[in-house]
Amino acid sequence: MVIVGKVTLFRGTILRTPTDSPVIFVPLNSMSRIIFHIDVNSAFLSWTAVKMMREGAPDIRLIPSVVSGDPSDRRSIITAASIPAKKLGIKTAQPVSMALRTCPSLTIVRGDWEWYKQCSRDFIAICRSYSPILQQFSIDECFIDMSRHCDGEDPVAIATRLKDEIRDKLGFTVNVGIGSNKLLAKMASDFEKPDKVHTLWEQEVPEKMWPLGVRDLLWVGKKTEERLIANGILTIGDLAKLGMGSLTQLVGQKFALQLHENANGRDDSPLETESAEAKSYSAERTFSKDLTDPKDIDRALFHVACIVAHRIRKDHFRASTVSMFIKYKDFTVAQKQCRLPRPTDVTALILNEARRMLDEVWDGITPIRQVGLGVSKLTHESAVQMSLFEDPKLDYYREWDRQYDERKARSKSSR
DNA sequence: TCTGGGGTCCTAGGACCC
DNA sequence: TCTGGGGTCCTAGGACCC
Repeated sequence: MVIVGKVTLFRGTILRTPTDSPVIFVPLNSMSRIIFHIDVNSAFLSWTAVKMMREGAPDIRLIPSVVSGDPSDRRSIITAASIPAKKLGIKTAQPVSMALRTCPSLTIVRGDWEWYKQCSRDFIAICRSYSPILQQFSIDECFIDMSRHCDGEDPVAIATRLKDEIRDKLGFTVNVGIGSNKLLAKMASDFEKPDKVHTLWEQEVPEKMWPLGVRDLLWVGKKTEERLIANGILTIGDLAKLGMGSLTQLVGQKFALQLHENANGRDDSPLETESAEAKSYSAERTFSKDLTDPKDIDRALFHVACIVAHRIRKDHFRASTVSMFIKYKDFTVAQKQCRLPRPTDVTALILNEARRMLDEVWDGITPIRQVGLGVSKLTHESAVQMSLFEDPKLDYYREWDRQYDERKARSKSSR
């Protein structure tokens, strides 16, 4: 992965993440690296299909189908779409209601997070058996460094064996992209799908990557694409040949350097084999219709505060910063954050700050579409600092949290 | 047609200290 | 009396990823 702001042009340096967890620096000679990027095809849809077929259902991958949140909620969006659905123009992140207009007979299935995590573990385990130098990039993607694991064999043959093994043992398909760095491997896995192996070596960049539109380059999103196109930069090749001066004017120095390197197929970032600790936690809720009643908003804020606080307690964190936001029906966001005098994991203390900030940020009239709450500046400090100004109800709050966590644990184990 | 949920990182401006 | 520059912390807002 190429992390903006961590462009690693210092070969041979051991990098440390801001949390100071070690990052393994892999290549001895980065020119000879062989990196695979393995990407599950329509992951949530494929995984759901595998589960349904075990229960005797037909294969939903072969028909127009999608995975979404609650399908009865008109605000649900599509999390994953089958290839036949994509051919009809249905896209990930599209509202379900919109997809249904395109295809009234669309099959909609509900996601199952626990099952997805199981599928992910199984898929990662097979990848790891090909190389222990593995970076999990998301629930359905990983990189492996095959530089020392090819033994003179053609990487394409090995990648083909890997993808076939996953398909035959687990029942779902993957794409494998092969390149001399993570960027190229990731770009390659995005070529024709499903169940394919592609290479993108540095010497293939002009032929295979430069003709693609700028948006196909990793880290070029909608806004950057608009800006580039407005300046006549249409393809990755255009971007590669653009001088740093002009590019800096368009996107700023740091990002310009990143884009320039990447468009030329260069990326020295190492595989990060240890998963970094979380830096923030958040939860948000979108209402099925926009709300104006303060009681409803407060109930939602309470709900997300419980979720976030529970999760940091589970991971033994305390947070020093609380943030909250509200989103209006035109999608504009008002947000507020504040620093706590001491790090905490107590739901009530987090909620109280959020409530105070809600009062500052919301006029009490404008309808609200969504509320969210987050915490950051996390520590594992467990020493409780006593303060003269400690909330006298703290013991009560902690007991409330303890019971909440216990209920959560019980409901999880009984599932 | 009407847009979820959960993350990461960057930038810019203001406050404050030395 | 009037002025500097660097460093750090904080907040708000924006862009990107899956």
